[in-house]
Amino acid sequence: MVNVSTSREKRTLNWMDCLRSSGYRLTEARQAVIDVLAKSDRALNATEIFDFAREGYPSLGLVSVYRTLEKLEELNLIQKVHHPDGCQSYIAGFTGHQHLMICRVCEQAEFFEGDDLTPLIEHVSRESGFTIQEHWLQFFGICSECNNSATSNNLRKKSS
Amino acid sequence: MVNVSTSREKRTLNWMDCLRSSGYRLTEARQAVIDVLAKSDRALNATEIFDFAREGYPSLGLVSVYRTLEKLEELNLIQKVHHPDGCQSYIAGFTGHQHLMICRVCEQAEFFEGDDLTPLIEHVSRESGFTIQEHWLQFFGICSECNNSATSNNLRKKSS
DNA sequence: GTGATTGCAAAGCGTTTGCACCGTA
DNA sequence: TACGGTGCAAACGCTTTGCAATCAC
Repeated sequence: MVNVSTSREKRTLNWMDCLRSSGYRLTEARQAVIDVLAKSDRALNATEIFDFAREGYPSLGLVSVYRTLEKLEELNLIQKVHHPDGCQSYIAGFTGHQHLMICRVCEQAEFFEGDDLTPLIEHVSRESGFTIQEHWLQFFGICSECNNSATSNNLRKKSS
Repeated sequence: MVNVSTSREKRTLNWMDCLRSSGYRLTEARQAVIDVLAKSDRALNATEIFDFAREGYPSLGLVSVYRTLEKLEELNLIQKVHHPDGCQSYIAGFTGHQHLMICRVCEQAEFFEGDDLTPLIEHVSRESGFTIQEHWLQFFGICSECNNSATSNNLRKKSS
């Protein structure tokens, strides 16, 4: 089990390095976006990132958020999160193949290893003749913190 | 392994009954949409359904497609399919919890049972303290037909 | 200096809503 | 006949594109 908070502090700098070494320039707009995403343990959508980032860099444009997200995703630094209602958000990602578990109360996300999926994939592949190239697995539920909060009568449900 | 082509012929009539018994009226617009979806073994998006359905019922409006989809989904007759690029489509669904396997060449979809997922869910749940309420699993790959076509030099790749 | 990057405005796309008319029950 | 359903047009939200100004290198 890997928690997204791991080395969150260094992430901002790592991402900057990664952008620079890929030939991209380090601008204030990009820094503002990176700051927000690198520090969040929730998946955020473009507008949320825009709003948070503007607090520190008010002249930021929404377009720059989208363009920065594009590059971060291309460099595999962030990962798209799909929600059942279709809207998309973004979260800091790790290397390798990871699956997401999303809390419906606080929207915090945790990664988990899904290696146990291999037998299922092999089984299904053999039975169907399908060549399975990629899989997509997400869990939705309530994280331990929100479970505790609920039982200790201290609901933190977001009003979104 | 359950193939979507199973009893596809009867499906149109079943869906009509289901709509009627739920208090909805049977209109030409709804029939046109249902005909298309019930006969397709691909997941179709709203525009595709609109285009196909208009062939048989030219006065159909796109809005009616959306409104019919809403009702069919509410009655669990169809199921939303999420694509990696974020766009949504719809496919005839079965009762119970089923997972999708989508061919990237012909876009045909097959359902598979994902019961083997339970141990993984329990394992992850125990380790993380997460209460997992719902999961979402989709496979992407190449179906047996398209595999064969490719090897027999008879590619049927769609030009979408 | 120069070319990548920016923010604005506007266009684009898929979806939803308001509304008067229509057709099913 | 009544009211659920329709299609049109327009609004909507999110995302992308065109463009001149700007800024990192």
